[in-house]
Amino acid sequence: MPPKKIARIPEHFITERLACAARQCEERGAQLTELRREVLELLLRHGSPAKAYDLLEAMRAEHPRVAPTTVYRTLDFLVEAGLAHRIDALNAFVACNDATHRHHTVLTICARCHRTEEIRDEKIHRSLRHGLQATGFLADSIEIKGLCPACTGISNEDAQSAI
Amino acid sequence: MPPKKIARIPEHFITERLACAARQCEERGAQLTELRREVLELLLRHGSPAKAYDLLEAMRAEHPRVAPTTVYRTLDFLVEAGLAHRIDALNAFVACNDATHRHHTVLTICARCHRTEEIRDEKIHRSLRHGLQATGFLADSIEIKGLCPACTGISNEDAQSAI
DNA sequence: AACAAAGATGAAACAATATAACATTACAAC
DNA sequence: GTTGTAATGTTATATTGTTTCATCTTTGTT
Repeated sequence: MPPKKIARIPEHFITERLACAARQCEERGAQLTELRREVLELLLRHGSPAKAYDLLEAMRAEHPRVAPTTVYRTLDFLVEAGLAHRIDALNAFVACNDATHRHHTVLTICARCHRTEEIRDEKIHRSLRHGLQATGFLADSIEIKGLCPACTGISNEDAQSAI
Repeated sequence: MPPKKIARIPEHFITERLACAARQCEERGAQLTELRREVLELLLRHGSPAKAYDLLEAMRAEHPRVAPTTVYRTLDFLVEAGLAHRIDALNAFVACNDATHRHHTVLTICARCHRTEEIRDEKIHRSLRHGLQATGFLADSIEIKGLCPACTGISNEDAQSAI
């Protein structure tokens, strides 16, 4: 089993990200409604990739009658607005914590512990862009599956929890 | 709608890939059973990413009582054996047509037409490896979503068919 | 203010994708 | 020929995601 990571998320970080999201939406003429703000907050507090149906459950604490559609619609909005990412490798979603707007998103996803990181190193982005240039392919988002640094050593003992 | 691509797949290519797959399995002590060979053949003939349930239907032409489990298990085997790739972005599978064994797989997936290509250019692989080195992340497979060369021009007219 | 249009949400049904659990068969090793 | 292992069969069920249509809200316009 992946080690349970209880990464304590500081409150000020949440409020700051929410405020930033509000600004971003305003600028783009998008409506960060109460519903959308709540889902984004859940994602931020979750801190790691969250499943749509887990979010649904969480939503129901406040809004007992929420349906899957609502959650998926809201997540679509957040992804569209650049406030969250969908992770195909996990069928899950994470809040985006990169306020700057980049060309494309690059995520690393650990097959063992599911830890997911957004790569922001400009050098890596450049080398990706550069490498792809010859192919004529216009990249939008990139998912890199493998083993995170913490899991590289221990992956053989129990390989059963791979993606 | 994505343009219907009727890429004619030469027969000799299929048989050659199947023979090669048999060799690869033998070398690795894996059993390319009749069932597995058939699924691989379906994948090869399909030529583009195939859904598990489409393969299931196709299987049923010959074996009317095949269940989803069977197909998924067989696909797992093929992926494990390096004979096929799972494409998370599409929930689909493609036959691998790269006999050489690489460190990792790099796929580009067009969000509009779903055309999927395996990048084999060693320069790109190197630059990916190199870029990631600093992060300590050990990459296994990479999915790059975006627009293929053929779709870059026309993506705005009908953006509805994006992934 | 009255209205229309667009955007957002509610609600129910359902479709698509994937796995669990357990039984059975095939085949090699002893 | 018994035993062990890998492969397959079978049924049921879990998970993930979409369609469709109704209703409500906001915004801009006359």
